Amino acid sequence: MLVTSAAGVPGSPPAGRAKLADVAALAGVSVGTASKALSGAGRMRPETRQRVLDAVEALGFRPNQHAQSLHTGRSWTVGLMTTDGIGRFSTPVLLGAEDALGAGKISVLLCDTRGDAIREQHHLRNLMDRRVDGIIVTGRRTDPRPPLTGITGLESVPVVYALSPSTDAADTSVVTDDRGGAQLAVEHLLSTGRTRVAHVTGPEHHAAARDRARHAVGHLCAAGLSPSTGRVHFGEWSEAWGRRAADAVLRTAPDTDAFFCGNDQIARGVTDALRERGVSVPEDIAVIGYDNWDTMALASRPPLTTIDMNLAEIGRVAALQLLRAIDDADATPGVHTVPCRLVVREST
Amino acid sequence: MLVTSAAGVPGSPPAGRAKLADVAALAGVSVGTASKALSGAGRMRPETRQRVLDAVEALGFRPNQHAQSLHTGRSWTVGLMTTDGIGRFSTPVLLGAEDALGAGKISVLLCDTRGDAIREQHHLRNLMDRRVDGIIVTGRRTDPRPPLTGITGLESVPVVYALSPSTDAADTSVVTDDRGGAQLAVEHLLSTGRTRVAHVTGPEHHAAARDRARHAVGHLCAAGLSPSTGRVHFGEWSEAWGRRAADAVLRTAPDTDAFFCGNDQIARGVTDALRERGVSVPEDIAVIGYDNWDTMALASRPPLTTIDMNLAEIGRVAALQLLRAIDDADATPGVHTVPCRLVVREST
DNA sequence: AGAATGTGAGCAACCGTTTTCCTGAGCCGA
DNA sequence: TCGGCTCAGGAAAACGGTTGCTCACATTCT
Repeated sequence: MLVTSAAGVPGSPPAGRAKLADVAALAGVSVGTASKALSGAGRMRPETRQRVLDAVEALGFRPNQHAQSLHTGRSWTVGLMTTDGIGRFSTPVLLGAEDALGAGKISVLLCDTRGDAIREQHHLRNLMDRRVDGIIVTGRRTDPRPPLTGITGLESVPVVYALSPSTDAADTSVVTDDRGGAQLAVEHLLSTGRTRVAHVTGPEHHAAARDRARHAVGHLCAAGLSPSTGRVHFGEWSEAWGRRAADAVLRTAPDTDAFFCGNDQIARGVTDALRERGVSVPEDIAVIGYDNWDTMALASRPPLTTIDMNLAEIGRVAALQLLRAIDDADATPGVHTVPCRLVVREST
Repeated sequence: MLVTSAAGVPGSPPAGRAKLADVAALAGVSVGTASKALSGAGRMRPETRQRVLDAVEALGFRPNQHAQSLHTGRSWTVGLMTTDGIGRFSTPVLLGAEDALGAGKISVLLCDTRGDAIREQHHLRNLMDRRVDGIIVTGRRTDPRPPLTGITGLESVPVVYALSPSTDAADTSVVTDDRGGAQLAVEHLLSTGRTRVAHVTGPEHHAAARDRARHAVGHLCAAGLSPSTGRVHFGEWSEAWGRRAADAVLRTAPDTDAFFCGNDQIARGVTDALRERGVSVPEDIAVIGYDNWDTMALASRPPLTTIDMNLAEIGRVAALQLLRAIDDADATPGVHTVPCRLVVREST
């Protein structure tokens, strides 16, 4: 007897995926009862529940999420918008978020805007159409960004900004602690006896460079010191800049005994320049980087002491904040800061 | 008059998001007609259609995807499983895929297994529950991997393997052309007059290292040559190995005039070692890398000529294959190869 | 013994769209 | 003027679950 539909003939296996009706039929109960048996809601004889559970097992039944979402209005999905590619910075954030969300039954919809406003609107509309439960926005820079906007209905979906905070203080943002990071770096250098510290970092129009520089100088001042060259060296986030800057610093302040660099690339450039000048690291001059970008920090000679921003933790905290906003609707708006971590290697 | 529901009182704005019923009511047609007006199906007076369209506009209506998916069985979603973190290799693949898919109305569900089989099963089940239209699996290595399995119903969902092919030849896989890449590198070196080529690469248990080495040697042979040291130098994918290997090679075969390296890290290590020995690149010895990992290739002194695997293209082709498999069900199983690209910089 | 209470399970409405019929009106030719 | 067309638009049945309500029956209390 060939039966292609799941219709009423008892004993005929339902074609395709089993639906709740099939389970109910096999267990000899109604669809509603089967549903209750699965959800745990409603009271029923344990034996009945077990029959349903057995039927589920036998048929390999899995509920259709679209049906559930349609009814409950929840999609168990969050959008993850990366505004600037998926690079070295957003990847750990993204993984941290995915980790925290995936632990529940929430999945992540990936949207990459490539920094394009049109694309952002497109993705945003898409996410709203899919009725996502929330959105995480992450960029690769720590500079604040304007909040999501332009799509009707957005106000009803919680949004958390990770790494790049929203310019609107009423939004929820999770950012790295540049102040603490600078403090860790400076205090580490001071604790190893250095007093003539130079600071070489990226372009001044990057908030990360400005903030770290400001706090580095602040912490030096607090210890009664100042940058060995009397100023901060802004430039690029590159090795080449690190090499050039190292030469410039040593020309200006030959007694410099430590470099605090704005990222690991600069730090690597500095160590290379020092080595080529015959200066030994860390005996003569200590070098500390920032980012703990392993391929840079470990390949450097010697391997770099550096500051780790705990990017995955930022992603995780952002996800947790989002979950709170979704579930309890009592999220704590404002800026949340994730502390950095000092990773000591051989360059200090 | 307070009305909280969208119920029948004409003139009362529907609460929350507009549904098709609201549109229909505003346009003075039935729900079914409104649906037809939007989908373009069915015949109707242009003026009626326009009334519906106006109502859609006025209400900012957007269809509920869950309802659509429930009915049509399509979720307009594909799963993207990365098996080993989201690293340097899977990221471009992922972006390429997202790009190709997002152009349509398909969104990407991100799943990271961290190389854990349990997690893979978990995500797989999740994707099936969400009734994804297809799955792309990508790893960070080019070694073949076992096909997805273990979840009932999987056979009805098209799967494409990107970067890491499936061990099952009946599956659809999109991989890089290691043979062509090796050929590009060797021919480039030969075309610039080099004849004593050394090959330094990663661990022999990596397919990428083995394949590139085999084909490199093959192409040298085809030109009547052989590796300058008489063998391939397997090691690690690191700069430190590149430096050590460079020394070893020059000790064995001082007349070596070119290095073909298995990746850019090794190539960078080689150039560093050469520079420190006072050997000038490319005048005395040419160096070519592999991967076109910009932070390595560009930071190297001199910047590296290298082979670009066109990873984004691999992702794009995988997505396209998946779309074909989804739509036409006439995908072409087997292994698809994406050609590499020679990027000439100053090290050759 | 009859009523009050409790409990297990089914019925049916509902979530928001799509799609398949089906009706009724208008138009044509005979 | 009437039968058969075409065509616009409506009614309703899916899609696959969830859930409030109802009902029948069993138990216990007065």
